[in-house]
Amino acid sequence: MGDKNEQLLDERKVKILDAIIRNYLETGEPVGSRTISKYTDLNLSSATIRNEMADLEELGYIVQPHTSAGRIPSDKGYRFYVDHLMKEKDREVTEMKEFVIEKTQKMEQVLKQVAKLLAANTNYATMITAPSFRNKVKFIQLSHIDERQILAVVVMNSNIVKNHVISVNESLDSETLLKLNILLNTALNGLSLQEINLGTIARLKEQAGIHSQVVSDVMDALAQALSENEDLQIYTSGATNILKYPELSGSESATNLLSAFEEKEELMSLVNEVLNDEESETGIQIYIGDETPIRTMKDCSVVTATYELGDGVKGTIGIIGPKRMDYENVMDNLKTLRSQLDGMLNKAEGDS
Amino acid sequence: MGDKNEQLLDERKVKILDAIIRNYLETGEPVGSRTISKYTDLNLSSATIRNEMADLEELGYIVQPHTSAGRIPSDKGYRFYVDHLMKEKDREVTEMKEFVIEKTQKMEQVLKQVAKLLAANTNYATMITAPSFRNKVKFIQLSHIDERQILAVVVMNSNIVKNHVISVNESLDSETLLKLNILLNTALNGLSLQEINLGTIARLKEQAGIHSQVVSDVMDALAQALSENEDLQIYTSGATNILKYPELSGSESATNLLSAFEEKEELMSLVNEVLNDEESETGIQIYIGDETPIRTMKDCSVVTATYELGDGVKGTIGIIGPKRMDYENVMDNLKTLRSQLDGMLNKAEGDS
DNA sequence: TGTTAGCACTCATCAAGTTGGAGTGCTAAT
DNA sequence: ATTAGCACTCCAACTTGATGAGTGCTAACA
Repeated sequence: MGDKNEQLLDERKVKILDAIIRNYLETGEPVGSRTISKYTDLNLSSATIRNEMADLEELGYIVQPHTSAGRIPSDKGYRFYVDHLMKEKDREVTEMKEFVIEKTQKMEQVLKQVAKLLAANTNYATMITAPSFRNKVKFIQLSHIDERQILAVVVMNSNIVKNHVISVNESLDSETLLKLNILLNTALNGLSLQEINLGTIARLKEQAGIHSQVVSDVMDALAQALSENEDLQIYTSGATNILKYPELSGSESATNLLSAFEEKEELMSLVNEVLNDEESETGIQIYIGDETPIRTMKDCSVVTATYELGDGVKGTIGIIGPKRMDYENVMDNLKTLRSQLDGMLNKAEGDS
Repeated sequence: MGDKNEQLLDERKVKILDAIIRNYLETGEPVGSRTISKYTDLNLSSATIRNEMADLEELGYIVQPHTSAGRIPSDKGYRFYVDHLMKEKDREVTEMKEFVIEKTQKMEQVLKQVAKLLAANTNYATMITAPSFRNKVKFIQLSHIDERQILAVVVMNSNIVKNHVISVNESLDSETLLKLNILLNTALNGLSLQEINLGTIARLKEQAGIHSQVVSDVMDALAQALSENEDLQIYTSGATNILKYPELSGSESATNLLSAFEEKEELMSLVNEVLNDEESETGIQIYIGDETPIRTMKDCSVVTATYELGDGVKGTIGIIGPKRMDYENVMDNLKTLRSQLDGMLNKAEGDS
């Protein structure tokens, strides 16, 4: 991929670029030729380094914030680093799993916990979406609450449960309720929410006869369950971590970032983008600077991972931080998390 | 209440104090004698004002940030303002109600919407807690999902619905399930979650015989429903508004405030405090500076209102902003909201 | 030919001065 | 009791100069 560009970098240039980026990741300060001259093992004087750096700058891997400051990596530089230079750390496998499980039961809470833990571990802002299910209806139950109200419970195949209280004008006896229950279950069982179309509904109503009103209320409930899921099931944590990085916290960009986090709508669009992009074998995507789909995040890097529960059901985890984020650590975290989430959520569901 | 102090303020001093505070609320800048001399209708020279201001300062109503800056209100000054000076605005009754209702169905979403709207209306940070119900059990239903799983649905008297999937080892036939349903409903119906004590549980288990395990699972579910309610049912919005006020956004206090908002735990303690304090006839409390129960908010003012649904079920709305917040507007908003929330939520519940 | 040392230059940052305006306190005059 | 006037204080904004880090270039070197 894009080998042409990198062909131009001889080994020494690569080493220097690597050194520059690593150093900048640590300090956040522009790094000068002198520093590199000592930092690396290849014994070169600062002057030589300067020449090389001039080349690297011309090639677009690094930039000068102002004349006679040190160099900092450009987006292209980061990209090169991520694609080629970064070591695959395989550290101690984090034991997030146990910790999360022990404290939580409901899926929603697992997700919150995960976001929180990840934020605490990385010191960046994090987000996580609930798995967006190709939800199939597993079980429907109507029951009386009182004279005028019926409780409709819908269980999805992933044990997500939705319930709605339906107000009815006609009062139904238990027998018709039972009949309706059977009707609904036989008709809808195993169907995904997308598959329940007007045809199905019409047929159902017909079969329900005079109680078609109830059927259509149940449908509304289903529709809502769907939309709600697609809507705002997105949890964030550690947004304030953003303020820890001077390059972000300055200016109004910080405010915008934080509100994006609060509002969550922009994040949603990010998630969608991510799900479309998906191509890397690892399931981890890195967006650097302008590469991110969201305007307000153009000074950040965003690392996302999609996780998958069993049957094609996907969710997204994201980490938003400064461009000089600790990519290795972040990817490491995401990788372990990604592989563990399946287990966590399945356990959680069984218990929710 | 504390009439002694205010006795000392002649009418002119009051007028001046009022002018100072109003001016400061607008500008956020220390206000000087010259400004007041023009701002007010009482025609006095700046020199006279200065004398009066010196008095006011000695009495503790205003302070100087540094020598020869203007004066700003002290906490005591704000307090006086809130207690005596503030006009009761009765503006156009805000039509929040309709707007919220139309867009939302579930109680949770109503609350989120309310927080959001309030934040947008006031430009401060807002929070709202779900009404903490003296929840009575209204209806319990166990149903099969599949071989190994049972769905337990619990409906509370306010139509809050909780559900839990219970994994069982023994497989129960429909008949026993029906029996258990009847058993649970007769035993628990009408009881508040606090009233279900060990005695009730023991009795239940005894009656359930070999299925006591299921009973205790249901109890766990109930307990969790309870704790979850008491736990984190608190919605915030507009946290980033805090950054709009320079006196807050500077320094680390902003960061702390924001994290307090993210974590929500501190907010919870605030809510508890508020529910205890409750004394004012209007149900609205104002905490100025150090008066607030939470340390990190000592540079803010917090205005809270408790709302009440029918039978002693209470929730809290809070607004957090700078000390120089627009108390009139805020109180106005809270007041209308408070009276409307009852209606909103009852409607919402019926639909959730 | 690649590497290095040296030098002039640029720019950010900091401390120390400088100024101007806003505001006060006090006193004397009204 | 009120006001005008004056000396004083302090902040904020600006200038200034020194410092240091860093660069680019050139000429010398191996």
